[in-house]
Amino acid sequence: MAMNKTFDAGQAEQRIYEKWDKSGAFRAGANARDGADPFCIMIPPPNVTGILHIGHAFNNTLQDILIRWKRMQGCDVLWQPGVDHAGIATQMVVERELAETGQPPRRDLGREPFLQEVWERKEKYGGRIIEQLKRLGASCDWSRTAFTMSGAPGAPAGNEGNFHDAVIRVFVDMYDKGLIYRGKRLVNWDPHFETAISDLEVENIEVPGHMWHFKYRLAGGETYTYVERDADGNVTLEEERDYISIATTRPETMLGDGAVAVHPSDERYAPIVGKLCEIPVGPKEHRRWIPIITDEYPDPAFGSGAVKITGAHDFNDYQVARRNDIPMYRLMDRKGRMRGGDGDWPYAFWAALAQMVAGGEEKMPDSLTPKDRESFERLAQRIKGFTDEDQTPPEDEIEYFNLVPDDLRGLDRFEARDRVVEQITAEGLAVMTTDASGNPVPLVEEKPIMQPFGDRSKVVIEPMLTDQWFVDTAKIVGPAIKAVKDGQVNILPKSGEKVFFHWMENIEPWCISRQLWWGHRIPVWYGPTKEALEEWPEEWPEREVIRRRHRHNRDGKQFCAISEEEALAQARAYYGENVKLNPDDTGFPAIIYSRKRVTSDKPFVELNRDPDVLDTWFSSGLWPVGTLGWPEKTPELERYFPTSVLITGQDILFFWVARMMMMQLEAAGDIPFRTVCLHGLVRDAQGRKMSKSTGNVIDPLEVIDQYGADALRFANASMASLGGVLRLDMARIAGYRNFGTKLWNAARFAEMNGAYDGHVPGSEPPDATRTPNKWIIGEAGKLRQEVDAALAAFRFNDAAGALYAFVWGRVCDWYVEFSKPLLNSEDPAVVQETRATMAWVIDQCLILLHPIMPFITEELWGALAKREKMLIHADWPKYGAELVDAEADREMNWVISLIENIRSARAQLHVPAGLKIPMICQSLDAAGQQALARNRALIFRLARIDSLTDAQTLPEGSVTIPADGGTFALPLADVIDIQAEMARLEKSLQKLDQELGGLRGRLSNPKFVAGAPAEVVEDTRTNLAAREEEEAKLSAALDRLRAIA
RNA sequence: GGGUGAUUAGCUCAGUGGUAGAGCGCUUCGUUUACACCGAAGAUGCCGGGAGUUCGAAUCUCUCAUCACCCA
Repeated sequence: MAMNKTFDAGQAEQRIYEKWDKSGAFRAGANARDGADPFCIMIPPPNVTGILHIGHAFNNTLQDILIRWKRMQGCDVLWQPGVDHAGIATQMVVERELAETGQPPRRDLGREPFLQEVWERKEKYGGRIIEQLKRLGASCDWSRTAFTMSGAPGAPAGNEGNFHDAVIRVFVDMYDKGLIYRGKRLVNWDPHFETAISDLEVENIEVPGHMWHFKYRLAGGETYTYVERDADGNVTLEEERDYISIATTRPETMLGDGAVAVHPSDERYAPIVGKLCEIPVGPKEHRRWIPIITDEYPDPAFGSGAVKITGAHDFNDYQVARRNDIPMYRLMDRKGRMRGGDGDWPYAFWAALAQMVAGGEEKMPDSLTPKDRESFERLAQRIKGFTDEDQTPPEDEIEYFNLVPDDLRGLDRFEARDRVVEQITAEGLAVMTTDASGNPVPLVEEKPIMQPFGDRSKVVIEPMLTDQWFVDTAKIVGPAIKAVKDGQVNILPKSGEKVFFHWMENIEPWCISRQLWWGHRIPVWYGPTKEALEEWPEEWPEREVIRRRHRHNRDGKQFCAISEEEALAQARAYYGENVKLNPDDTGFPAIIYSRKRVTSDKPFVELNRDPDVLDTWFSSGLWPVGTLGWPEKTPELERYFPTSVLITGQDILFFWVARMMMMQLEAAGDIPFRTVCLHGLVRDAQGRKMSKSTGNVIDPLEVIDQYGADALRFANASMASLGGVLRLDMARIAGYRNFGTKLWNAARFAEMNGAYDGHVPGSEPPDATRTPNKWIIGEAGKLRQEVDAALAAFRFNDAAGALYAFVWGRVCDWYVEFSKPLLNSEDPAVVQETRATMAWVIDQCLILLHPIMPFITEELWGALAKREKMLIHADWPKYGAELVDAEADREMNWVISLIENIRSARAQLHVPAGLKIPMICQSLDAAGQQALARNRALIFRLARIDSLTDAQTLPEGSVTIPADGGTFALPLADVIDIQAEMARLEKSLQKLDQELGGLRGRLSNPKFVAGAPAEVVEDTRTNLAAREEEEAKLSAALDRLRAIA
């Protein structure tokens, strides 16, 4: 058989992959030995709408390496593939497609039909990323491909799995245990998609911004002496002020300020702490006053040192507001516009009530209509109920305060910002400075600010106080922390544990609701409480309905159940028989309030299901257990859970890994996996994040087209040292493609030399008598140990490194060369032995390399010999150091070093590379004699020597070649420049001198001899002796040359 | 502001206390019956700065600097 000079990856990969797949090689348990241990990896599910990017390629390469390795070892292997439903991303894609194809938008289409569209798209394109993983060579059990939305209502045929059951069941279970609740907290709000999103979906980007400085005047025209001092306490500024200066990057949020905070140690403001100041925006007659408080949060050195506190629109302020019981006023609507005026009371109405909350007197605005005055009285009574007790009214009470001035209502938040700045400046309440020509201008600093952007929507994320569902994570972190502390779950690299603990111990409630349609709909139905039902009149003014809507959390009754029937049953138990589901339950608008309806016969209560869906991460949190069929007790669950290893990016340690641990321990009562292997983000060669806008995205499929999947995989393995940033360089990938070719050609050489004629594949190495054969067999023994040790420790780079060094550095560079004279031997036994060894060694290369480079190795495996099994199921060897023949090892190293010394001398002295030269042996010990005799042919060949004679005295101008146990010389006086040889020797001696200095220095230090381990001292002595011997030889040689020069 | 990590050859990175390595790149030479996606030889390092522990530090400790990421 004639082999090509290179492996044609493009031609072979698909063919080989199909052969594996069709033969069932990837199936769970394929190639498992009797009584084998299970080994299971759950794929970190990629986004169903996604395409393969370089990070997936990296992550899945590592998984596939482990899986193939374990499968060859005969373990009962399951690599469970699947995708997640990616709520926001998928919904976005489908909405965009609706728009592009001229169909009605989502809300016009309606929930059910829209979801049908999503499912259709999933059926059409959802398999794309799976197909791409196949190009990489991923050996998942595709027959088990899972989906986080399988089994959901409306799922088409082929999506019957029960993942949906698992998700809903866990929700209900956790709800019943009080671990899930509905509440009002600050969340990341995406005004484009009109939903809460997770921190992971927020990108903080530094953008040019402005810092405005405004004057908040003290109430009642009070003044104080403002004093600034330098570091030594000298007064640098002293003036009488009637205001406190506040810096802000978001002036539009001033309308929702609840307080001004200063640091308790800040003496500048000490005189005014506890006093009230005025928010400098809004109609003059209805300006609000807010208190000046102290808190640790403000940084006295930053800006003016005073911070406005807008609890409903800033995460820091939220914490301050909660600590200090400061009211939080939401200013915006779902679209990020200033709250509108649709039927709402005017600003004056709310401002007066807010003033009461802040501790002011009740003061009804004159402008109110008689009907509004009535409402005002009623609300004022409620507020007074709290303020009389010195309390801030609860969030539910003030949620509906609309503190947006009438002229700003409905404006986009950025437009509102401009107007607010204009209005304040016009009123002279901006802090002023002077421009270049000395004219007074408002102080506006231009500075970069970190701004949160939605990673999909690209709009500025608004922190917003909204009603959402939360997991009370603090209550379920315990077992997860314990599992890691006890070593039940091992996180690699170790530094990941620190991060894990830090996060788990400071965990915040997890917002799990999303205002989307695509996802697991929250299994909660609402009705009014019985008390609210009694209060609920048949006719309410629309404004009151709006207001009551916001009291939903207090006045609503929740029925959480795994099905509608269950929910109805619960509701009937609560209300009596007259309960129905609302037939027009479209889930829009988001907050619903169930109403008692009066019909001609009898009244009944209608239940509305919560329109929101669960965060995709909530379902992903159940991935390992859910994909194995839980909550049913399936055989797979029995066999493979807890799973063995999770390989994933360190960036989702919190979002996914920690949550899987919490949720699985909570729901299934066990850890989801035993080892977590975290890796860094893949960057480009310069270390930049890959992004479309930078244009530095490396498409793994293009890489595969260009260099083959094996090269990409080997590059991935080589980069995979634990921790750190991963920079992917195309030059490196090309290098590993070359490595594959190198292997290919070594195999080709073996084949051409008949190594595989009549080859009987087997794991036992042939009985070898020739030193090079013995030596390479021993080297293979060491390699197998190194590779196994590296993979067992998840040190993929070490495994790749060891394989590279062996295949290229040992087999190709030396063994193939050593074998040439043996293969040409006149002794048929030598030829036979060498062929067998060669075939065995190449086979070992293929086997040990297969997990990293599956395609080229499988191709060679099949091409070289007839085998019982494909390489993917070949037996992983168990041999090790027992294959090493110490004598052969020593001898070959002597030979290699002699050849290298001769080559080096030749090259430095510019002896023509093709010229064959004679060599003289001046002295040589017995071991050397033996080594020389046995390897004479290959030394001659590789060092280009044509004769060897013994001689005590050397011809003038000979080149000295020191060797262990002897000295050789090359009589090259005619060929070389004596001066050049002297220079070479001097250089070598200089290097030696440095080494000798170090060695002697250490040995002459009595503390070293006394303190260092005996072994180290002994090694140092041996080394010194060898170096000294070499030095003597070189010096003698140099002396001889000096004599004739 | 808090946390974590990094800083080693021109580049990308290994290196868990014994005197520093790989790949790529670079220079010179070379078609010797596997391979030019090759071979041979070679150059290149105060292991970020400073201090300490130790017989001995790239490695452990402290400190400073710079960078990156996460959290706020």
